[in-house]
Amino acid sequence: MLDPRLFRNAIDFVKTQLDRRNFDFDVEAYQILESRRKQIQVKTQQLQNERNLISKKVGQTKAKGEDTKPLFAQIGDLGSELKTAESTLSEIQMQMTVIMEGIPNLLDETVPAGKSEDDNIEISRWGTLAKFSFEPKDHVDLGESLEEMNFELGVKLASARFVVLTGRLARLQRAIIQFMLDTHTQEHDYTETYVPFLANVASLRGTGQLPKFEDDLFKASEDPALYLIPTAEVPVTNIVRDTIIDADDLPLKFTCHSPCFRSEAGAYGRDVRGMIRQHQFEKVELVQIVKPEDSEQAHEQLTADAEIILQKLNLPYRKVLLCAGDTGFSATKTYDLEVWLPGQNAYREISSCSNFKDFQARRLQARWRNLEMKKPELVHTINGSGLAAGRTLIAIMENYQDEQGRITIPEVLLPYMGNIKIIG
RNA sequence: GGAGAGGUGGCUGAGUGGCCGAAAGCGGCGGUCUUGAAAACCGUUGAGGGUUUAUCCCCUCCCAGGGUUCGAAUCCCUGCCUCUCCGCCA
Repeated sequence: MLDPRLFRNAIDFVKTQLDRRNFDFDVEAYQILESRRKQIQVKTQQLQNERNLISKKVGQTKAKGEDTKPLFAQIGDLGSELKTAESTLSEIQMQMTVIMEGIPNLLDETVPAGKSEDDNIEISRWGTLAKFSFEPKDHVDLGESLEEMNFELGVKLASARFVVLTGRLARLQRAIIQFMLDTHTQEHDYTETYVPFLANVASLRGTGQLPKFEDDLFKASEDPALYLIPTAEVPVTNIVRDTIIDADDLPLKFTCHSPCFRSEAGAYGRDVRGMIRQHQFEKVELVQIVKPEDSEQAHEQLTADAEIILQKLNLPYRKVLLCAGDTGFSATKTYDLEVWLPGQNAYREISSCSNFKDFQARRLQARWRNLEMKKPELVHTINGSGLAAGRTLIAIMENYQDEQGRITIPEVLLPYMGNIKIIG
């Protein structure tokens, strides 16, 4: 959610900024509603004040044993007048909340213009693309000939966009997760967390998935409403919802492995082959809660923390800065890390690292005590994948394959793979 | 699942219709004392919002949502959660 004061003091600025996202914001409708809000709120509070004063007087008069009749005459239909004013006000406030919750975050100045991923800007490349003396296979062919990756079974057990891994590939995915968690906790100073994989409405509202993106979620229960988490970002970031954090405790750095569940509504026909786009996938997430002044630096650092994983695995990748049209609803700025997939002859997203500034924090009421200020201030939140484990598995399979369809295990994963050096 | 108890500020905990945004203690912050620290003592210390250049002033909040009342932390209803005991169970 954006700062309502920005709408009152700098509406033109907000409008231009939202235009960059192609978000059609109706300034006039907003201002009409806002002026009604102001009028009704002032009136309501006046009436409340009046009631409070009279009630107080009643108490005092009674205590003295004097006659309260004249006071009751004064009250008249204050009660019913107040009741209508209060309900009108809360209705307007609800309308405003609906509008405010539907407005995306403002973009950072450095975010380039553009409509789609074609307009994203490549920042850097790392690694050298492997040269194959044969036609490299994609992970589906590799996995099926190893008989350890089975999409038909996924359909049998659940539906399309699910997979069953067995044996060494299942272990490899687990090794990847362990390796990532160990690296982030031991070398990057993140705290490992284990969280619920179902989230309630308040949590999903806090990080911005609700109310606008309910279609992307799997609903697991109706009463109480619970959803399968689309990313560990939701439970982990909500740890600080409705809290005031001491300055000394910042930054908070969490890492968390979880399965992620996405309905992929609106992605029909996209990436239908293989493990690229599944309803369920494993991910190791990085989340930082920081002081506002530190968030840009922390965003760069968090992205670098994710890059280290790719570098240690010796997987070629590039870092891109998402353009205006491709940047997510809650983010001010996002870097994607895209890993090279020889089987697809393309770079594909394996991590997405975003700075949300105070957008999530305002929804979450996540604040910190700035001793120089009278009031608690909103924190900034940053998160990113470090990395998507399923896609890392794919990348290793495709980059480390040989002509016989065998897969060499990357050096850093050997401690997690027992004696297995090669799968074939 | 059955029986009982309870949800009050950062924490412990008092408050059963008006003098309560809330006692007291702890903690935090500032000060006195001290070479410094501790102790002791004094002061201070919840959050959100409206109006305003700002101060002032005003409104809301004692788990949540309804209700009774001129007036609710306090009374009534519903829900959620926590604790204790019994049962069941990975």
